[in-house]
Amino acid sequence: MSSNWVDIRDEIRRRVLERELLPGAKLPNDQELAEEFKCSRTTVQRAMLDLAQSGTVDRRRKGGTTITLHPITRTTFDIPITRLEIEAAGNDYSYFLVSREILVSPPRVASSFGLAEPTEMLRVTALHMANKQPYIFEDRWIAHETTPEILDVDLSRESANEWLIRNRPYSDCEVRFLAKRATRQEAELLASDVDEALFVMERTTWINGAPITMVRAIAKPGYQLVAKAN
Amino acid sequence: MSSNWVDIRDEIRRRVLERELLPGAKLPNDQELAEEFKCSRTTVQRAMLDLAQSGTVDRRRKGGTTITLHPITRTTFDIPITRLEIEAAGNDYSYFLVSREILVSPPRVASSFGLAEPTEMLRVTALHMANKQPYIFEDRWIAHETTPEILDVDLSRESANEWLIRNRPYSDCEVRFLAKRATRQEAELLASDVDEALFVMERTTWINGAPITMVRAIAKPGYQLVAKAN
DNA sequence: TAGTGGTCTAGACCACTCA
DNA sequence: GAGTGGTCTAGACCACTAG
Repeated sequence: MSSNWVDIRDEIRRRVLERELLPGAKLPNDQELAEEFKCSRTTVQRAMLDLAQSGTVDRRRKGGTTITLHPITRTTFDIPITRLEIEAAGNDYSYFLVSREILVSPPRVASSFGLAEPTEMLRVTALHMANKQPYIFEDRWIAHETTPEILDVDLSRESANEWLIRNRPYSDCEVRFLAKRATRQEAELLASDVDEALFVMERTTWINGAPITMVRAIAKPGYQLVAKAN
Repeated sequence: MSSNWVDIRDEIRRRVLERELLPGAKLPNDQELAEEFKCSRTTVQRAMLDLAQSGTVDRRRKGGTTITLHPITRTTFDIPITRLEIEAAGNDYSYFLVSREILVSPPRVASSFGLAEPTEMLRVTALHMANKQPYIFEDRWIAHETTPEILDVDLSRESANEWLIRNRPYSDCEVRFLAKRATRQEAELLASDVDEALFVMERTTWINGAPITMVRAIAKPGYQLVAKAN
């Protein structure tokens, strides 16, 4: 007779779907819902936490709980380590280093870190392959002032990404998705036409405000990132 | 002296960051953590729920709680209604319908819905503009068998997206991000070069298994989707 | 089958914010 | 100032699963 929190969540979702609750509609308060569903307020709270996290309802102290006025599509993507993504698909992973040099970072890199001045950084480019076919081209800038040990790592054997994950945790991360035209180098490495449209995942990470790395993962033509939403 | 759940979460995060806890490390069980943090097990549970949802730890009954073995970047994107996105940036929104016709859906559309057979659908294309500049070109297929009322809507006045959101809730949604080269039509409408790389957000929605709509939101050149992760 | 996390209860106090 | 959601407690039982 009494409900668990999943039942309550699903019932509220059903009411939204059946248009018994329209965007902006106010729900009864937690105490009243607890009586309706014959459960404790804690259980209602648990259901509402889930609905709020998925963007279905807005909750405000004193203001109460309302159905989200402007529905959005909330999507969660897990961006895995490239090697694991390839291996999870049952393919053979290989990797090779394309270049490694110390350069002054161009403005787009410095500004992505929030740095006013261009800084010397370690720039590494590498190719990740699935079954010997190009999969992702990685264009990475590493703030070796923050992580000097990276200068001693043999990046032809291990990808900078995996070394950093094991040795240099981050506190903040920003992700950007975008499209870019293949340069001649990218086209050659990814076996695509010049001017092909390529999907790019860009990540910048910091540790307590200090820049760690900024990486562009440039995917082979046709790559898609897929997720279920809501 | 006793901790709240945010303190506990942050302390576990700190231990991961400081490498006191390495990937794969096993945490004490909830009861022991409750004693360590001088709080009830419920409070530990709340902290662990958050850490598990963010992908920091894995929790399994009997298996206990471990630091995630292979760190991933988990990112949440909110895809808003285009009009609201433009208005939120302080820009003037305008919209116009480019085409509206009933067509048999091509295979890529039918298969995106999981339909074996190509089906007649309403196909609508439209342009969303910010300050009179092209912003997003929308290429949409609507299963009018599921939502026949859409045939009577004046789509030159209101975008199909906003009408659908108000009148046709969905139960399932799949999102795909990809890059594509601009066709001549897209280049003209978005004021870009032919062959420019464009960022595409594709969404397919269903209501209890029945297809509703599949939309490609093709963004103007230079568009980026940005999010904070973890 | 025993250990661990997941959930529920009933009650309390707190923190925010709307009117 | 008062109403509402957020959190905490102490204890109980349940559900899953590793060994």
